[in-house]
Order: sequence, then C-alpha cells, then structure tokens
Amino acid sequence: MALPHGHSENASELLFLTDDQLRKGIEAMFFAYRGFTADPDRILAKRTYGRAHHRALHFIKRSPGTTVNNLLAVLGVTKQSLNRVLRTLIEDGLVLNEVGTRDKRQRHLTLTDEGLEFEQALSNAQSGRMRAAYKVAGAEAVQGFRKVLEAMMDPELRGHYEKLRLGKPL
Amino acid sequence: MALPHGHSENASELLFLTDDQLRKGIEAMFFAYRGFTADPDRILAKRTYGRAHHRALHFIKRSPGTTVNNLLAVLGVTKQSLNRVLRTLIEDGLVLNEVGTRDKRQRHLTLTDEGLEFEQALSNAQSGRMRAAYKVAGAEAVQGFRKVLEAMMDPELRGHYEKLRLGKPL
DNA sequence: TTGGAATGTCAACAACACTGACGTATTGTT
DNA sequence: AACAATACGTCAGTGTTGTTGACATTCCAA
Repeated sequence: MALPHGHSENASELLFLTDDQLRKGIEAMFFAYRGFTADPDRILAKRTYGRAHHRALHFIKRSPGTTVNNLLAVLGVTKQSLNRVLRTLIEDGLVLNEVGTRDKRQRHLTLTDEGLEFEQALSNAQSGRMRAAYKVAGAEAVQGFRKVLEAMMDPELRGHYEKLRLGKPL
Repeated sequence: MALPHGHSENASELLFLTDDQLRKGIEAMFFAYRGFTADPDRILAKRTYGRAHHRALHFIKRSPGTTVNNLLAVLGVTKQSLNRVLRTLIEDGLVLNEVGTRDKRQRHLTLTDEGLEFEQALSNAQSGRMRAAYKVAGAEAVQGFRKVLEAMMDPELRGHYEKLRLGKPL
C-alpha cells in the first residue's frame, strides 16, 4: 500500500521523488552502466575474456591474498561460476593460487606481474571515462552520485563495499 | 601519457579526481547496479524471463508503437538477440506486433493489457528501491547522481536517453 | 525493372550465470 | 579416535543473452 506522497508535506521538497524523476534515474542507470563497461569490454574481447574476468581481477587486486570464499561473497556468484573464470586466469598466468599456511583448505589469490599489468590496462580504460565524467559533473555532483549509489545497494553488499573503502589488506 | 594532475592547479578543487575517488566510484557502480536489478530479477525469475525481457518491456512502454529497429538502437544489442526475447513476449501475449501500414517491413510494438500490468509490477519493484535511495540521499544528491551518470554515457546513447526524456510518443 | 538497402527471422554457437551432486583435504568438536 | 563442518574443486545439465552467418521479404531509387 503506497502513501499518497507529497500531499500533506512540503511539495517543493519532494519534487525529486516524482514518477518521472524515478524513471529518468532508472534509464540513466541503464545507459550509464553501458558506458561504464564499454571500454574494458573492448580490451577483454581481445583475449576471449568477459566482465567476469575483469571483476575477479579487480577485487583480487584490491584485496591481495583474498580467499575464494571471500571473493565469492563480494562477487555474489556461485563457486562453480567463479571457478570457471579463475581457472582460466590461473592457467593464463594472471592469477596466483597459493595454499594457505594457517588453514591449508584455503587458497589465497594474488595477481602476477602479468595480471597486474592487464588489470591496470582495464582499470585505466574504466577510470578514464569515470574521470572525464567526474570532471564534467564537478565535485559536488560526485558526492551526490556516490551518496545515491550507496543508498541503492543491498545492505549486505554495502558491507562489502564499506570494507573495501578502508583499503584493508588481508 | 597522463598529466601530473593537481600539482599546478588548485589541489582542493581536484581532490575528487584522485585514483582512490575513481576506484570508489567504480566499485559503487558495481554494487549499486546489483541492487538496481535485484528486485525486478526476482519477479522475472518466476516467469523464466530475464533482464532482456524487462528492458524490452520498459522501452516499449516508454515509446508505444516503436519499431524493432528503434528498439535495437536503444538497447544496443543485435536484432537476432532482441528477436528471441520479443518472440516469447509476443507468444505470451504481453506484446503486440503489428505490421506497419506505411512501411510493411516495419513491425510496430505495443504492450497488451497483460504486458502493461507485468511491466508495472517490474517498474514498481525497481522504482521502489530508487525512491528509497533518493529519499535517503536527498534532492541535491539526486541532481549530482544524474549529472555524473549522464556524463558517463556514450554520446550516441546519451542521444537516445535525451529523446526519451522528452516522453515523445511515436 | 532490377539492384541495393532496410527489416525481420531461423540456426548455430559462446559466455556466463544457475542447480545439484560428488570428491577431497583440512579443521574443529565431541 | 570418530564425526561433523568447512573450504575448495569438479562434472553434468540447464537457461538467458549475447554473437555471426545465412536468408526471405519489402521498399525505394537508378
């Protein structure tokens, strides 16, 4: 049951919550995400890699030595799906897979030099566009951008996001 | 070759362009997009539909009577890919497919009553989260959110986005 | 009227997600 | 020591969504 929004409250304060504003936001997310992935996608295609490989590389770089289970939770996919991707990355010498010393069941994942180089290329492509967008929009807009995105996350995922924000090495 | 950004200019004005800020933006996009699609995905799964069906329904509703080619340009997929999705939607009675009167090569697409109903359910789920996020973030943040997203789009896609903003019926 | 462009469809294939089941090694608990 | 739980990997099967390639129809212009 929806509330009759904006009738008993200050209308000018709620103009940004109209159906039209929400629709624009939805469409903006759709088109922007396409742009967001377009540049790395072009690089990935040269290697028969996909976005799944990019995501794995990104978060392994962010948390060197992370375990498979950790990565699973952050990426939100099944282990079978992640395993397919990791196997190719390991075979191709981009990712290092080391048995844990404390807990030998765990596998610690790190990028090799070649992995770091490739990840850098992907990262440069993606942040290039992000940098340009930030520059056009300005510092204040960037703050709002992040604020809305953070509010849109699932609470559990926001947890992972916050942890990453600290840049905590494992 | 990258510029040594922020050395010869006002540093406080460029703090939002640091690598760390860009990385946070990238990760925010990733996690937020997951939330963005989570609710409709749950509804779609009940019908063995996917996001492609959702996108088609959304843009057909936005532009009733649109042609396959129009939809193709907006969605940015191949006609073969779109065709598979459209076929199921037409078979299931959610979308109406009418041969053009002016140009018999074209097919004009519209939502049936059932299609409108289903699209509404998806739209409600998605804009519910968006509304909550907007509310938490505030009007000013929403402006920034949209500003950055728009700057992140490919110019060609931004064209489609702008056209849709007008709410122009075909 | 004939050739080319536009439009849409069919078939086959690849990437990447999913479920379910199973095996193995290691760790923790009783 | 026996047993359960955890972490990881794998095999098999399925579904959605993207891709090419080939092809039929329709329209338009030379």
